[in-house]
Amino acid sequence: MKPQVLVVEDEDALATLLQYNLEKEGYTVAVAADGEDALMQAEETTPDLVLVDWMLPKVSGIEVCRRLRGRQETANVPIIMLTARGEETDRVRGLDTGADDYVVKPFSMTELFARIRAVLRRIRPGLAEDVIEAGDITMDRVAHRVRRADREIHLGPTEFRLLDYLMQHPGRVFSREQLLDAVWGSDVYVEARTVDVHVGRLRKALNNKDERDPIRTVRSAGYAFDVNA
Amino acid sequence: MKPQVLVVEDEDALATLLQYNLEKEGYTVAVAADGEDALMQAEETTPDLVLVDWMLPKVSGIEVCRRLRGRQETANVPIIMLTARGEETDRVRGLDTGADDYVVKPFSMTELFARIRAVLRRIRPGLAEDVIEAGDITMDRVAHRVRRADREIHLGPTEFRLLDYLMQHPGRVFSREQLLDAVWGSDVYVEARTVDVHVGRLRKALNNKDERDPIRTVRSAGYAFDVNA
DNA sequence: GGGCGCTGTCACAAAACTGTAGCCCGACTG
DNA sequence: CAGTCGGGCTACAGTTTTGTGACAGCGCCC
Repeated sequence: MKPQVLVVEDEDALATLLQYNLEKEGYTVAVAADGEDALMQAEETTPDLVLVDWMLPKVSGIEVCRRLRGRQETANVPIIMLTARGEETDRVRGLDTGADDYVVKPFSMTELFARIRAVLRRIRPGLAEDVIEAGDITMDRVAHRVRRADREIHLGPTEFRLLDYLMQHPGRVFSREQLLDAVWGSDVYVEARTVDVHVGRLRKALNNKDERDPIRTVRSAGYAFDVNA
Repeated sequence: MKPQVLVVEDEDALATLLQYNLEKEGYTVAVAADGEDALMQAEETTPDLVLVDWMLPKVSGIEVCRRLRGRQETANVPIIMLTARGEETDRVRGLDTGADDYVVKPFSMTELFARIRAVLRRIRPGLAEDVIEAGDITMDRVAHRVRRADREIHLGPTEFRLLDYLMQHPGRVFSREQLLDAVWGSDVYVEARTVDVHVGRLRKALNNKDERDPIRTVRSAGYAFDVNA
């Protein structure tokens, strides 16, 4: 699945620009205008990466960092700081607080993208990794192929992304809404039950008879991908 | 060992693009933003090949050439010039000064790679790969021939480069845009669907009936060349 | 000038995929 | 145990994406 990026930026123009470019680059993007908002959204969506502006109204970027680190679910999410020139001296403090990298404004998109890729690769090999394996299921995102026990599994685009996302966070339960946001995109309106249908299709494609179903239904909560047998 | 390439280019976007593609192609890449930098790096690493932009701030590409030639360690390193259209008249001057070849912008990546291989082959035989094989398909880039199962396959220039690029990265899926960038050139404007047409033509030329189609369509993603049977 | 090979676009047909509704059934509630 | 609720499944009509034949333009060689 596309990595999910949370952009925390109060300046509207920059936020829009970032969102636009990140999405073009293939990331799923959520934007928060201030620290409060950021923490809320981070808790909901558990992004794969957070971009935080150093200067924010109310809660500062550093503080956002610290708090993200303090929470169970977001403790390991990589963070990249956006700092203006002249704030460089604070760099150490920023990295100390838990940012994984920082970019000095003004920066080019390609530069930013390079940092992002580098950080993702470093912190979450799974995201920059081309191949994810779980049990007898292998998913190759570069080749765009899925196989189970040496047989090729054909999936439609949506099923592919769905499986990708689930495998990316094994064991974790996602509500239908969360899956819609992550897999379909945060701004499309689709019926929640549609997720069921796709999960069904995914299951049918994935499971030969007498094979264990790796997708677990959690009643009145959602679905999860379970690794083990 | 991977050949080491030194890219001397002040324009950030192009430098990044070159680095990215060269590395993907299997070269080790160093980038220098200006002539001074280039000379320093060249001395340190003694690259196998240098790509120099004609237009550079401070020290011009030609000057870099001359100086590289003037030094003991780098006197025999092959050099390829990147020139913009209109600077062609300077060609002779460029070659005189010691460049081994030149490429006119805009160029496609496959074109550039072909030049690089040609120069490396000439100057340092053994560093360039000339023939790619995959299953019963053989592509000879020097002779510019493709054969499948002992029969000669005739391809137009574009189909040839397309197949070349795909075979170069077997299994990997490329979007139509990526293919346009790599095969057509990074700044030509061509309809994305044109790729489909050429893939179609390539398929028709490549596949006798009852032969497996090595080109896989990945719906809503692009195309890939699959090695295996 | 007239073929000829190659290209890029279009338009249309075919194929693949999608979202929704509806029905059924087992699980849970009281 | 009857009544709900949530989820699995199927059918289907609507969309999106891809395959392809036709065509006009271009550069080249004879």
